[in-house]
Amino acid sequence: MKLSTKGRYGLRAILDLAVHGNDEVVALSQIAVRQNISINYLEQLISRLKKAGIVNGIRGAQGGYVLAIPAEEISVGDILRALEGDLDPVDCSELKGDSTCSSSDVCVTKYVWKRISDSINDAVDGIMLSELVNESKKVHEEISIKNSDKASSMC
Amino acid sequence: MKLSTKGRYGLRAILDLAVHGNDEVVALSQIAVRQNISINYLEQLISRLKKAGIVNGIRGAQGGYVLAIPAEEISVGDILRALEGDLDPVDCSELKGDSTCSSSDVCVTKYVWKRISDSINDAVDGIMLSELVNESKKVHEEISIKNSDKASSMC
DNA sequence: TTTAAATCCAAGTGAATTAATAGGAATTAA
DNA sequence: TTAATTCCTATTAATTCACTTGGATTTAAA
Repeated sequence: MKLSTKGRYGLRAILDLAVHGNDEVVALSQIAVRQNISINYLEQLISRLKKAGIVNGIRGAQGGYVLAIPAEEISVGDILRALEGDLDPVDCSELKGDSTCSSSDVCVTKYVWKRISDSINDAVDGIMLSELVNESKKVHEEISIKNSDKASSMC
Repeated sequence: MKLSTKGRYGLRAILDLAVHGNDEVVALSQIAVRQNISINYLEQLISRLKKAGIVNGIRGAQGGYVLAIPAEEISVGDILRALEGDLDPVDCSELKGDSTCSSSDVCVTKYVWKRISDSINDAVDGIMLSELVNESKKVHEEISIKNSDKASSMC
């Protein structure tokens, strides 16, 4: 019941992209260095985000990636589902409305899986990328204030 | 982001035990047949539930297992955590209150993991085994009514 | 026009984890 | 004494994960 590195690294990567890309393209190599993730592996992660329409790739020299839509309109749920596939705790066709499961009528545990699935998806859909960007900027401001305090106390 | 067979089979197994054990011990062999799970594998699952104090084992011939506490006092969360380990989406010391993580101050994604973790644990802690037992009995009643209808229409 | 920087893509690989299987020791009711 | 059962540990087959490798393609800039 753990997210893989796809989800963990991928969320860090797109947050990095959103924080550092102010209408400018960001090359994967920069994200790779800042986030300490292999550039080759990052390619695979960003490729999923691209297929999901979350980022756009710009090819060629000086190329890179940009958000395809504003950070206010991208939920963490969109990002994690693009990276990980569905966030359901089990593969159960009932959860997706298929109702082709042969033991559907005697299956009681499906109610449990449904409750877990809904709670996860509601949680991640309620957090927008822009919130994380704001939080991240706040955190970095605090650190630079702390550092300037330290510097001034040294004078 | 999937539960393993430990959680899925294990929940079915203890639900079977709760439904069929009315103050009587239930042998693993019976659960294994009804739930179509290898008895050897079931042993490993039930052993985790035993260590967590959820079931008691009674050794020897005519032995088996019983719930260690009433089904009303056992949450699905207790069961799944006993079987799977913690239900957190990532291994993050902050989530467990350790606060020894070196990148804690610049880590923004931890808020996401915390929200997911809380929502999962709240969901499973809000379902008691007794509810599943009731649901299961209801389902089986409905099936037997359906069958008696069928039988009477054949007369 | 060449070159270097970048995305894009598919296949391969080693390590780790999962899902069992196997075999036997210990216990106990009949 | 026997058969049924829990209890415990080790092994194994299959799968998944987390990358790595090796290119092909595109494009800005020299």
